[in-house]
Amino acid sequence: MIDIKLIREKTEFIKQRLASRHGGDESRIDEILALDEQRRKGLARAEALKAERNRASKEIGALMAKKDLAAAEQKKTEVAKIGPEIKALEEEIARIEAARESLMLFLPNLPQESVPVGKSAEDNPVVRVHGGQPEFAFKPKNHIELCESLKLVDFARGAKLSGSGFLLYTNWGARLERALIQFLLDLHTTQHGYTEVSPPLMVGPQCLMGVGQFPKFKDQYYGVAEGDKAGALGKLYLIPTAETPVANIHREEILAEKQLPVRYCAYTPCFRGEAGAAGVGTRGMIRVHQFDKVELIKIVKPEHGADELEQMVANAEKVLQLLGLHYRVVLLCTGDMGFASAKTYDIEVWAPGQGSYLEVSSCSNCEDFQARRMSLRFKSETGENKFPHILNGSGTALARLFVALIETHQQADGSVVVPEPLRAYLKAERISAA
RNA sequence: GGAGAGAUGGCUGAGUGGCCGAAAGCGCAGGUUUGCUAAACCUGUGAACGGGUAACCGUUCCGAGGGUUCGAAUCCCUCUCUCUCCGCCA
Repeated sequence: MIDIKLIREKTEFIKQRLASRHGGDESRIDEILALDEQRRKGLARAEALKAERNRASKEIGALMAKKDLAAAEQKKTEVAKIGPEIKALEEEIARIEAARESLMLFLPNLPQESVPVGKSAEDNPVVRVHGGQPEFAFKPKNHIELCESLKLVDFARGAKLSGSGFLLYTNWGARLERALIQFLLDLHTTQHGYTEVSPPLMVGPQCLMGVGQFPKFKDQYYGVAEGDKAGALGKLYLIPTAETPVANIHREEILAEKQLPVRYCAYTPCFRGEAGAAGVGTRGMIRVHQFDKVELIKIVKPEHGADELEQMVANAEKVLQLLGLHYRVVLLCTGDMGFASAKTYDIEVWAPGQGSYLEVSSCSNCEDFQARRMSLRFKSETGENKFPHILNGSGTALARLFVALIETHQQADGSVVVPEPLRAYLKAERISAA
C-alpha cells in the first residue's frame, strides 16, 4: 500500500510514477484524496463530540460523588443526545474509510526511479549474461522427449489424476526433483545465511492481502475449505508461492531493530490457477498448476533494501552457476513489474530443447508496500516505528530448473549427466533409460 | 467432536460501572551511592490517529465484533483463539 501521506503531499509525483506502469490506475488518486479529506473532516468532528461527552460524563461522576443528584440528572439529559450523533457520524466515517481503503488496495507499488520505463517484457534490459549457449553435436531433445524416454515424468497419468497442468514425477524424475530441493535448501542455509522455515500451504485471505495478491488478482488462486471447515480466517487458499505465508510471518508485529535483517528460505509446492496461455507452454513442464519452489524472503531496514536485493539475485544466480547452466539476468521495466514490486530482476535460464530462456527466478524489493499492508514494523533506535523493506526471490523455481537441467546436460545417447554438486544428493552421476 | 478454564502493557498479574491507560512485581532506560562488579535507592518506561514550531492537547485501544449506559477493562450477546481433560486420528 502506498503511504496516504505521500499521496497527499506528492500527488503529481505519485500519479506520474503510477502512470509509468501497466495498470497503474493513477486516475483513482483524486478519488482517494477526496475520500481522505472527507474522512479526516468527519473524524475531527467526531473527536470533538467525544471530547465533549467525556468531559460531561466526568462531571456527572463528580456530581454524583457529591450526592448532587438533581444536577447530575440534568446533565445527563443534556448529554444524552450526543451519543446518537456520534454513532451516525462514525458509521459515515466507516463507510468512507472502507471506500478509500479498497481503492488504495488496488493501487500497485511505485517503481523505483532506477527502473527503466517501458511497456512490456520487450523493454526489459539485459543486465548480465552468464556463460554461453551450449553446443550440441546432435539435435538436442526437448524436455518432454527426455522425460518420456527416461521416464522422468508421466504426463498422461498426471493429467488423468488432476487435469492438464499437473505432473506425475516418476522414479528418477521424482528423485531428481527431491535432490534439487535438498541441494537448494542446503545452499541457501549453509552458504547464504538464510534460516529455513516450512510454512502452511493453505493460508487465510489476509496473507494474500498482505503481499498484494489480493484483492486485485483474486481469481488466480485456488480456494479450499469453503463451508463447515472455514474457520476464523474464512476461506483458505492454496499458496501461489512461499512468499505468501513466509512474508506474513511477522505480520502485525513490531520487530526490534537489532532483529533485522531477517532472512528466510522455504521450500513449498506452489499452486496457480492462471489459465495456460494458448500455444506456448501448455504442453510439458513450463507452465503448470502445481510446481515446487525454494523461495527467499528478507525483511530489512530500508537503507539496506537495495544491497540486499543485489545479494539475493546473486544467491539465486549461484544455483545456476553450480549446476552449469547458461542464464541471463534482466531488469524488469515499469510496464512488466509485479503489482507489489518497486524493482525486480528476473533470472532466465537457457533451455536448449526449447531454444529459449525460461524465467526461473524473480527477485523483487517491494520496499514498504507489503509491510504497510500487513502492518509489519520495526522500532528504530530512536524509538520510532518504521516500516521495513520486504524482499522476495525464487531461489529457484523447480520445474523449469528441471527442464533446463536435463536439456542442457543431455548426451548423444539420450542420457543426462548429473552436474557434480548434485551427485551426492541424487546418488547417481548419470540418468539413463532403464 | 465432548467437557471445563482462560484471554489485561515487553513479561507475571491485580482490577466487577466514574478517582483506570490501567495497582504491584519483573524487565528495560536514566540517575544517586560505590575502588570495580554486584547490591541498594530514586526517577522514568505502550501503541495508533489527528492538531501544534514546540512544551503539549484531543480521540481511540484491556482477544474481536455488537449491545446496555451520561459514562464500560468491569454488565449483556455473538465470535475467535489459547490451555486442561476425554474421544478420534497421520
